[in-house]
Amino acid sequence: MKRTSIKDIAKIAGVSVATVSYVLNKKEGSRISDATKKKILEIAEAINYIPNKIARSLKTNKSKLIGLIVADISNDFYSNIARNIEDEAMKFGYTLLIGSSDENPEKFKKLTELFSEQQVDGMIVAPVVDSDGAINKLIKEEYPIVTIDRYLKNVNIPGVMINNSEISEYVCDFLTEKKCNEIIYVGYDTKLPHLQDRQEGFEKCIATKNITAKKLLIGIHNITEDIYQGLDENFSKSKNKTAIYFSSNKLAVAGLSYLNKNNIRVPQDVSVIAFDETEAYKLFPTEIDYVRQPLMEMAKESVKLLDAQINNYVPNGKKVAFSAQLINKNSV
Amino acid sequence: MKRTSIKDIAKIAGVSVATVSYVLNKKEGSRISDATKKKILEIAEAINYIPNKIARSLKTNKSKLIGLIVADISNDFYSNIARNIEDEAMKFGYTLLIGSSDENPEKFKKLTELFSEQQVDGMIVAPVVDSDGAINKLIKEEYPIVTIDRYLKNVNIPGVMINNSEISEYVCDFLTEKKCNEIIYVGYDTKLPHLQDRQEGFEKCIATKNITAKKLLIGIHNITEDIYQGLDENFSKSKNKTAIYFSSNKLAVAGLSYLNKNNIRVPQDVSVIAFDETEAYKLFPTEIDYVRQPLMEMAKESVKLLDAQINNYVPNGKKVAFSAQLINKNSV
DNA sequence: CTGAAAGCGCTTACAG
DNA sequence: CTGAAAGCGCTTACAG
Repeated sequence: MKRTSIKDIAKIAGVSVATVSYVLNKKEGSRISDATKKKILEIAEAINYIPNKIARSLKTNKSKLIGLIVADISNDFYSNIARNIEDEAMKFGYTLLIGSSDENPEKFKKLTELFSEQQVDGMIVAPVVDSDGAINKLIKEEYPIVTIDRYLKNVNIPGVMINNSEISEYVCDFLTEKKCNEIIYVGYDTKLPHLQDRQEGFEKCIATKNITAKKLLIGIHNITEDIYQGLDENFSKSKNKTAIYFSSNKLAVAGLSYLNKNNIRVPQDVSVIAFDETEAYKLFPTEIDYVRQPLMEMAKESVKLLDAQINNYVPNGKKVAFSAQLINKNSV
Repeated sequence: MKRTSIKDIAKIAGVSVATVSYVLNKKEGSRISDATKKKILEIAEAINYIPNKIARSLKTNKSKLIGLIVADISNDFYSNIARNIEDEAMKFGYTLLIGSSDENPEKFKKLTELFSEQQVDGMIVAPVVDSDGAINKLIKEEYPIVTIDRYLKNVNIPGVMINNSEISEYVCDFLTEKKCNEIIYVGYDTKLPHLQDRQEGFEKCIATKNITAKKLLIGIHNITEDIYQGLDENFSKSKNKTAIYFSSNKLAVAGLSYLNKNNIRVPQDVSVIAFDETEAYKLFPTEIDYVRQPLMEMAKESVKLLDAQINNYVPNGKKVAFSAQLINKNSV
């Protein structure tokens, strides 16, 4: 695998590498005669020249690489985000490095270091619990970085997110308006701020209503088992108008499969609202109401914010909050 | 964002950059005194030195980057592959670049060029129809490349795949043994060899049996609409023992949602076997029988093959075919 | 045990 | 209109 270089072209064309570089980069600043221009282009084509971006990066200090760190790229939610970021990044001329943190701060840190060593121009990250250290280190270096989906308390960097608390409150309000007299919030037992916000929105709503509210907070591992057990203990068909609000797609999938297994009908026996859009909902007997995050817009904004930081770093970037939307189907 | 370099360390330590390079790379060949070693390491730590892999790459001609080209990273199947490849690649010290081709040969080619310019050490690709040109170009350059999931006819490069024809034949046999007297094969109208193999296996089985067989071949776009229409035309409840064999996860999801919408019960009204594992199946009222591909093993093997090519390129690599497995649940 | 030096493939002021 | 030269941050024979 020997690659041809600018030097080869220069030699064949009988010009300097500088000249080759200029025409290959289409710099209009320095006028090169059309004749040499044409000759160089032809030779480049003929010998199948492929520019070495790494050499270019070394000189220009721009790799045109950006790193994306998600919790798990195989999670529907993140793979959709990744796809939208990929498309948008391409438009800006960036190529995407992807890594999964598995909610593990050590792994998260490793990934930031790895990407940093690979000289990515910036990173889009979904920070995990206890990743403040890794993030702050990047900030100290003035490394362009934007958060997506999640955010960190006490850390001021640009990011995109949704109105987690508000949409949860809205969902809860909606359910009470539909005369549900018991609502079970299914969430994670976690310190992730955006998830706490979802819970907080729910609690805010509940505080003003006179209905039964339960919270089922489960660990981030063993989701399925925990949900099965939790619903076994907390849900009974006898109750009249119960609703379950699943605060993530993974929770919803696990919970809905529980309902399936136990022949609990939606919405006859229980109402359901889920979070995030996933193909899986299509296979449930009832079309599920869910909270839709505007992933494409979020992805676009995140790349835009990052590109802005790369071109002109400013500390203490602001967050952009998008409005999630409750999509009404037949599960309430 | 000013980064510290080996030169900074050398200056502070009062040694040459060569010495710094040696201790940082832990080369045991050239003995450096423990004293200077210690000093250098401490300084590196103190000034928060981050090695510039791009500079290293330029010199060593190894970027420790590998590119992964899938049809669409937001597709469950590919995001699972990506995740497994990511984990395995990390073990080998590679970082992953990811791109989606959208079944578009132009985009596929663009991606190979982009990755090539970024100096990836090799690529793992799921080739699309008419990507022979792009692939052959890489082969001519002796670029390490391995295919995954899919393969190309008349192109000899290493790759991992499954026994598509055999497993399809097996699925069909299984259905006839279960006394299904009509089988509808739902597949793509495509030239992708691995999908043609699936169809061929089905046909091979059918040829030996005395049952009704239908093929529903749909375009790669508008999957849902095409399947809805196709099943409307080809499936009727009156038939006694009909089975539908969906040859991909996307087809299965679309088809199962059709069954849901039309209150067609599985397995009472129709038997179903799907391809690939996806979370979505969990939400269907009946547990679906599906063909499981050993993704983790395949991902591992693909990285192993690629790494072997990177370290010692050999033309005409061989394919590794894994055995897919029919997972029996309750849908037949 | 350590250093001077060449060079990887580019870009870019500067000079002519 | 074009070229010589420096330099990006490393690695690595080679010499001492």
